[in-house]
Amino acid sequence: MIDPKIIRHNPEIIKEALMKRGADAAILDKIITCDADWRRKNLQIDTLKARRNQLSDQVAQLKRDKQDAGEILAASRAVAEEIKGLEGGLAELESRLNDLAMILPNLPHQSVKVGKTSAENTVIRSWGEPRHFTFQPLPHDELGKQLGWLDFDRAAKISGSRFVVYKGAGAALERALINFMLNLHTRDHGYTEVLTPVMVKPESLQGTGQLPKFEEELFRCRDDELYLIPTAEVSVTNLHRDEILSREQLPLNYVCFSPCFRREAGSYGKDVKGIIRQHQFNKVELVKFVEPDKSYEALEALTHDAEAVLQKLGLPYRVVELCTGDLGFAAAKTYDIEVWFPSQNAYREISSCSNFEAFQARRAAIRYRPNRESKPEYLHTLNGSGLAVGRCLAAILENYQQADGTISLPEVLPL
RNA sequence: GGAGGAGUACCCAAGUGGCUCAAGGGGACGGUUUGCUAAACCGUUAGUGGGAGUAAUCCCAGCGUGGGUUCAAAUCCCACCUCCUCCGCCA
Repeated sequence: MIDPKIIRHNPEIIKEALMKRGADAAILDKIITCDADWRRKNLQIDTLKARRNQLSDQVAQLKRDKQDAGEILAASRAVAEEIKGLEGGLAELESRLNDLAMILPNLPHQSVKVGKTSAENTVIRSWGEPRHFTFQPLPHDELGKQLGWLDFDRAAKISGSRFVVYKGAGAALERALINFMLNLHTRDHGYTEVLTPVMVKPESLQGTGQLPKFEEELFRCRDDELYLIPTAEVSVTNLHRDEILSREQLPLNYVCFSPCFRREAGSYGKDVKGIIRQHQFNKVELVKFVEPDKSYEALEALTHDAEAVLQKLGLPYRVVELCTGDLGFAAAKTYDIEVWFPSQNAYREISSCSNFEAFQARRAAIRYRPNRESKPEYLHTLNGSGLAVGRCLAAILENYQQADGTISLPEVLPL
């Protein structure tokens, strides 16, 4: 959510920022008039309530003195009636205001390059040299099938398309990767490991920004008000929903392994082969809660922590800074990490590291107290994959394949 | 799933319709005393959200959450949530 005070007092700043990311700025005008209406009505009601409270006190005083309160009682009753008549309208304005505010995307950070699509993203740096093959490298799904590590047919029988069964060394490799990433981030990078629920309440999804706008991307339980998480970002960020943290507690750095569930609505025909785009996949997620003036520093650190996984695994990658048009709904700035896929002769996303500034913190009411005496303020949240495990396994298969179809695994991975 | 019980501030807790715009403790913080610590004593400690105002300040909301009754609700009514105890079921 965007700071309502800025919307109220400096709407032109927001309008300009929203235009940059190609968002619908017309909502802003609606919000501004709605907010003005709300304030007018709220003041009116508050004044009446103050009057009613006064009259009630007088009634109490008279009754204590055993005097007749009939006249004041009647006046008070009239005021109460009036309040009741106005309150419905106020509630309606309030919910309309909230609905509008919740679908406004975050504002891009000033440093983010203005652009329309991913074509205008900027490559920040590259690491590693794509290997030169003396044979035609196979795609990971071919390799996986040949090795008996990945079984797409049986997964389809059990669950349908976009699911996979890992088997034998394939399953062990997935497990080893999860373990490797968790160990790296906890031992070398100082993150605290958490293991959170994968089913969450709608409030949690609203806190991180998936709801109300992206419901069609989520799997929902039929009989309960619960959703499967599309990323551990949801459960981990919501760890501190409705909390006021002390400054000494910050920064908080969490690493969380979880399966992730995405309906992939609207992505028909994209990445239909292999394990690049699944309805269920494993991910190790990094989440940071930091003081506002340290969040951009933290974004760099977070990105480097994610990159370290690929470096240790010896997988070539590049870091891309997203332009305004390619930014996610909640993000102020994002770096994508893209790993090399020889069979596609292309870099593909394996991590997305974002600073949400106070956008999620405001929606989820996550605050901290800068000093003992000071009022609570919204902190900044960040997260990034560290990394998507399935895509990482796929990259390993492709980059480490041998001419005979076997894989020579990087030595950091004990199976 | 069934039967009971509970939810008040950092913690414990009083409070069954109006001098409660929530007692009293503990803790924490500040002070007095002190060579230092402790003790004792004095003081502060309802946070938070919202609104009006240049401001001092004032007003509204708030006792698990949401509704309702009433001139007036922590207190009465309804629904829900969470936790605890017991029973059943279960990895």
